[in-house]
Amino acid sequence: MINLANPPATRPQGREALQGALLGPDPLYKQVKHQLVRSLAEGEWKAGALLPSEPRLASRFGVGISTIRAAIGELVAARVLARRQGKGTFVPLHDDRLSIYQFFHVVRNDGTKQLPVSELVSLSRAKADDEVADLLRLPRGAASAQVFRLRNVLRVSGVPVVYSDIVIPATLFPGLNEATVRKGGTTLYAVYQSRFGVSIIRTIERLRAVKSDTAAARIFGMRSGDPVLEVRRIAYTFNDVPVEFRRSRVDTRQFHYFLDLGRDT
Amino acid sequence: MINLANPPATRPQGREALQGALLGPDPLYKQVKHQLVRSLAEGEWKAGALLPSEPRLASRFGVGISTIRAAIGELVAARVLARRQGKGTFVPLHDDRLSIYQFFHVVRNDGTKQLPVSELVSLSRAKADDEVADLLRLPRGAASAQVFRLRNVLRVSGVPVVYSDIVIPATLFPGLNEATVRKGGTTLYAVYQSRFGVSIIRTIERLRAVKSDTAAARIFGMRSGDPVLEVRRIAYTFNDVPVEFRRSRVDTRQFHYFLDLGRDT
DNA sequence: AAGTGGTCTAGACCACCAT
DNA sequence: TGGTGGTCTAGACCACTTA
Repeated sequence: MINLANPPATRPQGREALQGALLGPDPLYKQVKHQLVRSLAEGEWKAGALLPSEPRLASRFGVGISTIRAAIGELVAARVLARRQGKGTFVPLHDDRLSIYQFFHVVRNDGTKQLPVSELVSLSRAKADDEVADLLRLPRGAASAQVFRLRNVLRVSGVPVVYSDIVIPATLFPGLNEATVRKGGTTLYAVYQSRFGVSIIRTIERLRAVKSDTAAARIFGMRSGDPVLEVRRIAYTFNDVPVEFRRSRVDTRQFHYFLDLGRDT
Repeated sequence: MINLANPPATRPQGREALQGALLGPDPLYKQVKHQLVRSLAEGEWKAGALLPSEPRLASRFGVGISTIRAAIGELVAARVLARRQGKGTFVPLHDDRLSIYQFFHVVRNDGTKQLPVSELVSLSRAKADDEVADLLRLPRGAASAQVFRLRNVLRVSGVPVVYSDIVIPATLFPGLNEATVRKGGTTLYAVYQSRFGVSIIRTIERLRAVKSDTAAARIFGMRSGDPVLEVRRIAYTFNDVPVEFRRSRVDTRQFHYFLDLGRDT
């Protein structure tokens, strides 16, 4: 039998070079997916932008529309892209409620979700210490290991709930200052995205119960030594490039950290 | 134009009744997915069992193979099913490493993952209090609110790391005793599955930092009042039916709770 | 060699959105 | 009305597993 529907040697001409199209073992849709991520990382489609339609992308890559759909489908599942019927496929913004709750898991003890209000406490420039330099994949002690350091308090209904110490590479956020942070967006990640084109799409977190230090105790209005939840987070943009390290302390007396593992069904 | 490939009025005869096939707005593959979950919940395919092949399921439901693949694909994404090329589609077992780590997120501070050893401390029968009865959707104070209560210590390399208080409905686990728990499987969820046909596929967790009580302090070898991580979990089987509530305390001095949000890309 | 899931295609209609 | 993504199908070949 001959496959008339898919003659491997008779593919359209105008296709972009696909990594390992003839050599590697990766399926076509994975290669397409990788190319899409590369274009996103290079800023071909900025945050909020509309991608070309699926038929257009199909002819651009010289593949069938189902192949494009498989690639986009995985990116949508990973929240790297968003589809809206009748509109098109977008690079999602970090400004809407859904995106915010993707990385904000602190809810009231009764289960109520409420958006926090962020207050910048301080912003300074420094050189990353070795530990943080390693986490952010910056050269140890070099001049290019320059970072911004931010301190942050999140309040819900005026009550301070999260106190964070944030480190980001200076090279990725040129000209960052207090005004940029305060007026740049509803959340810090919205600022990264709208002002500097850096989209956070993945985080890794490590949680511990620790004794509060004096600074945290003062902010939260508790005794020094009382238990607080410590969250160490590394945040990544496309291609698993780390762009932020933060250490947060959460007052879990009236709030808690909420996790839903294995939604859908 | 006429759709020759998909004539809506000319579908095969032998199809199972699909919920709302002619009335509801749900797409076909969602209906198929729901039917598959229903069959799983009813025990048509037990844990570890092989499902019929995709062409067989397609003809059984009277749909195209791609529709079956869409339905199974979502269930695989939710870890309700597992596919293996050349073998078939399975109901996954809770015995392999991958499945265990799906619900066990405690890792050593250096990042090393190691399987814990479970020790049953006590098992008793009781009536659920109102709060737990509500969580497990049991009638408050009724005779059918009978539950088993288990206490558990998890050790890694002999070091006690997690101390849990577990409540499960007695009706779902008839004849449960200490020997069943000790010999039933590598983890408690493996026991639920292999001995009682109850597959845990989803959990909801709430995390807090709290002061250790005397019991936890004794087990962990710390001072009473030292911070420990408290995890309250509700575990669900198919169709979001809750089957377990547990409150765990984690000693996060040498270990921490690890989260990877938004894998893939 | 036979059977399974994995990939890929072409093409139809439907549902939604803007104009 | 025209364009978009959403659904659904039929059918081909590929890759893997088991015997």
